[in-house]
Amino acid sequence: MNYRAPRGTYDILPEDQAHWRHVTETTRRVCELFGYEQIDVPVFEQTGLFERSVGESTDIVEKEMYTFLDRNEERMTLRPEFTAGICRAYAERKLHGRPQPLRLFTIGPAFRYERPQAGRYRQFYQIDVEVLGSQDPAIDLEVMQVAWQIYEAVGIKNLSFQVNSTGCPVCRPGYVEKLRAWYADRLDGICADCARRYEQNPLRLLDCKKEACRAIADEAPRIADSLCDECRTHFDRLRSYLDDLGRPYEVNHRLVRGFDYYTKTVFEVWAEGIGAQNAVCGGGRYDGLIGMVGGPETPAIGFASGIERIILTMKQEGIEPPGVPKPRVFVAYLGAEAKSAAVVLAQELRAAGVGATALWEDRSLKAQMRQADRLGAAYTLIIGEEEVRNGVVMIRRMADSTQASVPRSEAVAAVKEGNTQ
RNA sequence: GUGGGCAUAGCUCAGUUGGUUAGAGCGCUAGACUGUGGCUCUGGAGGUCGCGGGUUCGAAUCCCGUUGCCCACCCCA
Repeated sequence: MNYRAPRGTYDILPEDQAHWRHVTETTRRVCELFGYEQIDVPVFEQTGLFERSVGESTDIVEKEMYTFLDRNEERMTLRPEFTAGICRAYAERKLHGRPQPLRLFTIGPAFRYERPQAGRYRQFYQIDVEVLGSQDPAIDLEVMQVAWQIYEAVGIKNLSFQVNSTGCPVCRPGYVEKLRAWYADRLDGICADCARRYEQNPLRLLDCKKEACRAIADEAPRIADSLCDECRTHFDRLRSYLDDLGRPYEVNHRLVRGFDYYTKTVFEVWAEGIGAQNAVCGGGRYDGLIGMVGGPETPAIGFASGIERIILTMKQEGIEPPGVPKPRVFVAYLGAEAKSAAVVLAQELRAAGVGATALWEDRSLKAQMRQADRLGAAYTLIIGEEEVRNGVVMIRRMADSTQASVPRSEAVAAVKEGNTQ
């Protein structure tokens, strides 16, 4: 084999498409049900956009971006996430001039240079939902509802909703200091990774997976107790809306997120049984980001959800997606003259909106029938020398193996309407 | 970047203490009164045993190296 798909990439083969379609079509339907409009932004952007938005010191920017110089020597990066591009579009296309808040969604690939693992790829697909131009906690709730409803409509059951507030520039620095001070006395009890987090990203201390570290993190001061009045009120309102909605969720004091731009609300959705990468969805509020990338100061919130992980969860739960359409008719022929007639017949079927295919390989009728069967065709139309001579076609209904000879001129209508007897 | 596991037909896997033309099931393909699918039967195609060295009369099997895949850490969807 000379070429192989790059590490961390994969092909979505025909037999995988039913799952993909089910997820993407369900997403569109639910988003539109909530009044969200689709937007598509470039797969690559100027590198600086991601450096500024995601955060210079994050792992993504430091070591996971696909960055290259284009032929004009400009630094470009394949998008590692969607929010930055959407905010850039919002500012650049003056979308703040439209009725606010602006509700948007998009679906597509993103890229991160990481070691592949279950549920993690270098090119991966996300559903992304964003609302720009509102700071009301009811919008936070709405965005979470969109996520919830997508999973529900897909058919997934066993998910857990995790919510927290990560504060804002007013209150978070104070909390981080408090956290560091608290950890300062406990540095010998934490793992090497946590020692590094203590220096570089103290909030991450809270979600270490190691038992010993978790025990310490459980006792650590909670951000909820350090929120400023505005953040506290916001979080309280959101929780009360969530309670009113009656959907189960969990306030997770250790929930922090990897991008620098998050403020106030953060949330994740976890699935069980799909491996270590169990976050099916992650998102939160980013009230400072749009201003940061050159737009007017605009509050916003959104989430991204990994399609591969959604599909893993579907399979885990045994959810069968609706099948993809199959050709309704298979045209079988015998002999050169009949082949010419079959070519025309197949085209007439398609022109009438009836899916039609054929082998076109001059194989035995038996081989053609076998193809028809495997392709799942409802009908096989058979044209041989005899049918050509008599101006008829044989219509065979595959399900019950009944067949009848029908005048050529009536064949298309008969198959279309299902009157073949 | 770190750690562990696995590499034999398209797929799932056998392959005995190193021994002759490397097997099975499924799939593909052809045929079984020459124009009929799903079942059955028979035949056929398809493998440099991941790759490169080494040991040996002889290596899929033993040794070394290397690459790839999978899983986990880190981080994240």
